[in-house]
Amino acid sequence: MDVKTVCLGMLTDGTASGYDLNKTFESSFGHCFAAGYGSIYPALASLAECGCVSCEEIQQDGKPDRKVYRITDKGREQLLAELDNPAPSHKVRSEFLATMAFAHLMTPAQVQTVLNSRIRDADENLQFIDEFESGFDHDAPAGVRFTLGFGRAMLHAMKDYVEENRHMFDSDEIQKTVAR
Amino acid sequence: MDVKTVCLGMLTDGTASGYDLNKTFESSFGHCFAAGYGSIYPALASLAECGCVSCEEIQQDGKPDRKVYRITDKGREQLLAELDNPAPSHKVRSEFLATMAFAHLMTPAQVQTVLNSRIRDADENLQFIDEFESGFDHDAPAGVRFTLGFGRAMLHAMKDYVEENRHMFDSDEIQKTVAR
DNA sequence: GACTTTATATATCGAACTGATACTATACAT
DNA sequence: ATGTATAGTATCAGTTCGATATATAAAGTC
Repeated sequence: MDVKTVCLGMLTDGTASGYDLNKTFESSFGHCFAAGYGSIYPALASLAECGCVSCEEIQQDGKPDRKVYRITDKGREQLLAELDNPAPSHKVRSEFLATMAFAHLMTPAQVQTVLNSRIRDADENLQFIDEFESGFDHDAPAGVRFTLGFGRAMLHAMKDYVEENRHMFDSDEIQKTVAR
Repeated sequence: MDVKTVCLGMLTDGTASGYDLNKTFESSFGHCFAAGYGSIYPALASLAECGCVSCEEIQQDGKPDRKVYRITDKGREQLLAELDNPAPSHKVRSEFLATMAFAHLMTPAQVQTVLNSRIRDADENLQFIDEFESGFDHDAPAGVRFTLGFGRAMLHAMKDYVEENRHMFDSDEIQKTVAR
């Protein structure tokens, strides 16, 4: 499951340009599977080359041409094959946690700043999910609702954990730990 | 904060070879910041080139030579500068969630298999954290305890969410949703 | 005794991905 | 006037991922 596969999946919902797919990556998939133009355009080119999508160029006045992609039968087949993976991965890459692992090399003030920014980031993402969800005009498929709820649950757990454990880095707590 | 920086941080705890660092990445950092030989060896080479670490080759009989790396003053300085980032990122890349977003293209059996594997994976990771934590002979720094607790909290939240929401994909629920 | 796995240790390589940048053109604010 | 947002394409250097190669010894298994 790479960017190509996710693009294929998005195209089952109708035709789209690279620009359109980028917006979908930012909104629906931003919290769980990010991708930018640097991945999307090469993915579409590669999918077109192997016959998984077809491409129609639409001229526009003033703006650059739109390249509208459509999934083919071969593309559908390949998508279903890749969705058949019984154990898809779930990976975290956290500069935040890597930083916290070295908290003893930082000042207490630096650590608290990092913790504050993490809570702020979680709040922003929660708000983003709420706004995105309330913007549905029609019912979203169960899968999408599931992923949004998942994101919300993880962000709440993150906030709770940080708030309940940040005292570990209070200056007086550090004194106690060193004294032990 | 990239693999280079994390390697520098690990080297504040004493000298180590690439092989040693790989083990640390697998154990302490596996759940939040993964890296393999393909990142570690180039990182060490690059750190040696810019004078952030020094390298001593130790001959061994039978086994290949050990290249033992030590952090330099310049390396310490650079590490502190990189730890100063007030808003380090926390990113998720989830083939699992990307798959679930397309659950409507899969059979109910396939979806349940994927959910089962996610719960199994969470359980394995929880067990791993427990074993790793109980293996501490001396007290780990607060930062490391924080990251392990964080991982545990997120894994519990993940399990709970999946267990409480998997009914969304029961065949009878799908009937209801379609009928609405 | 033969075979396989695990541990020790190095390193590379292609494919994929990230984040930034470049180019063009409207439109709407400040 | 100048900045920012929207619409649209695309590339590129640097990083990272995952697999693979090479070599030896110890330990477990059939």
